[in-house]
Amino acid sequence: MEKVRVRYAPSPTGHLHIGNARTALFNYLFAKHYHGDFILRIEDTDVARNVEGGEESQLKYLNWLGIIPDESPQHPNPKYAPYRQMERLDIYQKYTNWLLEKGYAYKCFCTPEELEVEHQRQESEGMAPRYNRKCLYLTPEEVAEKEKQGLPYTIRIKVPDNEVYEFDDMIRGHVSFESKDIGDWVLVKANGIPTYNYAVVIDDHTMDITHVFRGEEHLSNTPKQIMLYKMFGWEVPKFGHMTLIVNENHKKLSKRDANVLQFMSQYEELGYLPQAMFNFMALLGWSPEGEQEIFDKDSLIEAFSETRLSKSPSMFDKAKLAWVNNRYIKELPLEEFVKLCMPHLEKAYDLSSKSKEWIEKLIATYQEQVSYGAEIVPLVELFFNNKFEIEAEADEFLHSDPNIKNTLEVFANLLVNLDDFTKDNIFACIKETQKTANAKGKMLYMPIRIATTGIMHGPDLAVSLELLGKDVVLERLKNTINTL
RNA sequence: GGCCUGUUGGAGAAGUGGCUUAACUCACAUGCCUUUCACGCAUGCAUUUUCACGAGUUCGAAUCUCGUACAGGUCACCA
Repeated sequence: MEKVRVRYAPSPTGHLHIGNARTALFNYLFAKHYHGDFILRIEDTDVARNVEGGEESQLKYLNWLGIIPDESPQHPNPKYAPYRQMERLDIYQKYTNWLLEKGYAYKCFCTPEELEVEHQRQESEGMAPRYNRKCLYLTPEEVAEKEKQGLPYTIRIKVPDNEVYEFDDMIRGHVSFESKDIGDWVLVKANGIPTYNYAVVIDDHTMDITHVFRGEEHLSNTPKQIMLYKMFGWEVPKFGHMTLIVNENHKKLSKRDANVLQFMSQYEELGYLPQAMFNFMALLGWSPEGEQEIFDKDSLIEAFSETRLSKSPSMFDKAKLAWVNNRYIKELPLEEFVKLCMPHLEKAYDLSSKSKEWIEKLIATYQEQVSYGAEIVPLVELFFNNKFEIEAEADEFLHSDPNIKNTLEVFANLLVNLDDFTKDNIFACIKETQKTANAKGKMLYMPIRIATTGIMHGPDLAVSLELLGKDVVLERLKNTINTL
């Protein structure tokens, strides 16, 4: 097999979107599985929608995910450069001239307004909206005259009659379209810039792209592209159209959908791990052969097979993502986990009086249960909340047994004399209280927890008290005892 | 409306004619563990052969064929 070359070709219109990221991911996995190259090309032909920094952002988050292009605008292979379509305009021009000369394409002087009227008319008559070929029948003299007047024009392809475009999709199998269902579409816009469907063919061919994995929404673009390959006499790459990612309502994930976070940047900000995102996205529309679901990048590359790509849409399941991310978080060295959480804690609380050790102990307490970095913030609230309040149900519990007051007094007295306020020593005091006050189990732990934290459930008691600190613990104990 | 595609549980899915009594995972429920919470572990989870529905092919179908329904995609001087 010739060397596999695939590409991910985003338009620099914003941050890396989850759908695009997944497209990039599968192209990457495919390339690496077959020891091929993964190319990043920038499709910036929609000048109006390009945003400043869009390309950098795409690159940044691709990099974050660990999807590193072998070739890109930043790392060009001279044989194929440049990698931005707006820098390839002269290349397209050459082919456009050829198409025009051969009569495969023609100039169209219809204005957008005229087109719109025609479109409406066809639609109201129940016809498929399609260019009416008005300008195809212009005489060379008429064309020359209009050009002399400086009228703007687009260049349209003359779609062949009675052709059938068929291909074997790597995912969907045999697919075919008839040329009669396709209108003469625009190759070059009035501003002289090629359309996506045109530029992509020239680029994929001149860059020796062998395989194209893209979203299902491109399925109906494929015959348009194939007709161009045929006109030029070029070999058609292999196509694979992947399922859409849909939301809970089974609708294509739209960038405006507020229910699902759409961009890699948002996941990074919330403290999701790139390895987990990589793993999770690989499971969206693809399934491994065995029963394993947690894969690092290398084993995913190893396990990947395009034959196991699914045909039916996959739903973006936030709960599963959370689970996958939690799996990775648990494996993290504490140091890394601290790094993940710190920005969120710093933003939410005043950490200036806390030592590094204290913060690390605090964070370590929650590593098992947190599913993404920012989630730690509400969990640790009780260690930052200076207002101490006992919730109603807890207060009720405190008054449920006369021995509770005694238990708390015993415990408080033991703590007063405790110099080294660490969890082990605190635990020893709890044990001592158990004997002295004759309280055990729930009747021992629960009163202490409530009296010191105000709540009935929380992490390990000794650890909680250590984190709270001796002064706070004693003060709260005293105050609570006084209410009993 | 035309064209294209899909349809296995709440979700992702495995399964492509008999070894599947429809794997596995998430979610959910219950139990165990734990002072509690969380973690972990265990069990249950497509109720009337069941794989959208109907018909057909076959000794035999979730798996093949046709039709119906539903869902989605696409028909731009966006990509």
